[in-house]
Amino acid sequence: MYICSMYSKELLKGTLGVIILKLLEENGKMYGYEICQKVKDISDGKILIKDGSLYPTLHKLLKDGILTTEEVNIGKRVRKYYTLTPKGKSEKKMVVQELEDFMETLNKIVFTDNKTSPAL
Amino acid sequence: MYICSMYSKELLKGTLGVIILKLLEENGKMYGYEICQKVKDISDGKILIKDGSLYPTLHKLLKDGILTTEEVNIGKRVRKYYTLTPKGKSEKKMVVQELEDFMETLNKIVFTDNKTSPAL
DNA sequence: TTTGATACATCATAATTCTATGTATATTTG
DNA sequence: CAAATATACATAGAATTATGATGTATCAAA
Repeated sequence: MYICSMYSKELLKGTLGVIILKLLEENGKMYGYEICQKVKDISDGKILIKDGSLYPTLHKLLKDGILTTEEVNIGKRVRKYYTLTPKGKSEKKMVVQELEDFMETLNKIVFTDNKTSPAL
Repeated sequence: MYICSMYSKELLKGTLGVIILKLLEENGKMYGYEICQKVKDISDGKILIKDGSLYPTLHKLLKDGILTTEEVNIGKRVRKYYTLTPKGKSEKKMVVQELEDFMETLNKIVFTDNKTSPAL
């Protein structure tokens, strides 16, 4: 897992957690590697979450009571499935709403002509 | 200049530079304080750039040859106007395009139901 | 005259992601 | 069968970037 995201890594900041929560709510339970692949698929390879970013984030969400884990043995390997806790579900709603608001505002600033409008 | 942005500060990461470049291209020249006020106005007070964030960013863009300055005396005060260099203009196009792409992708991931689509 | 707005600056801190590195199993391909 | 690639997790240190705190100074209004 060594390839680089197409986007400046800084743009992803603050959105990684939202992405994880959204996918987990949608799919019920997922394991780390699966999340990376899913994001890669949906984004057509444009967003590539590094494992060095993903696992620390998952551990933090776990510590904060947003997620729970369940270990499943696959052959000799242990696979860790993550699920949203009830707290995680409301947290998901919050951060998705926040992101939506923010993107709307950003749209107004960056993708709109603000020169002509005399404000009000 | 002490109030806090409505949004998690992490969401702003990577976008502050884009915002500055967009506003400067649109308005020709602006000074720091003016940029803060403009962003506040356009965003209805939702994005409040702190001076501790703005000035270091402006200095960095200056150092990188993205901006030039022009000092104007207003009474006894010196006001620093910033303008895009030619390099800055192409940089602006690049980062705005990058942000647009990223937001489109993020939309696909976070605001779309990805459960049903069997992904071709 | 004193409060708040205007206007700039910088340092230390916090937050977050990335790079690099490590371990180990499973599968595919030459 | 051997080697390469994919699967799957983990963590420490580095880099980036916005913020908080602090400082200086002018100007207008109450």
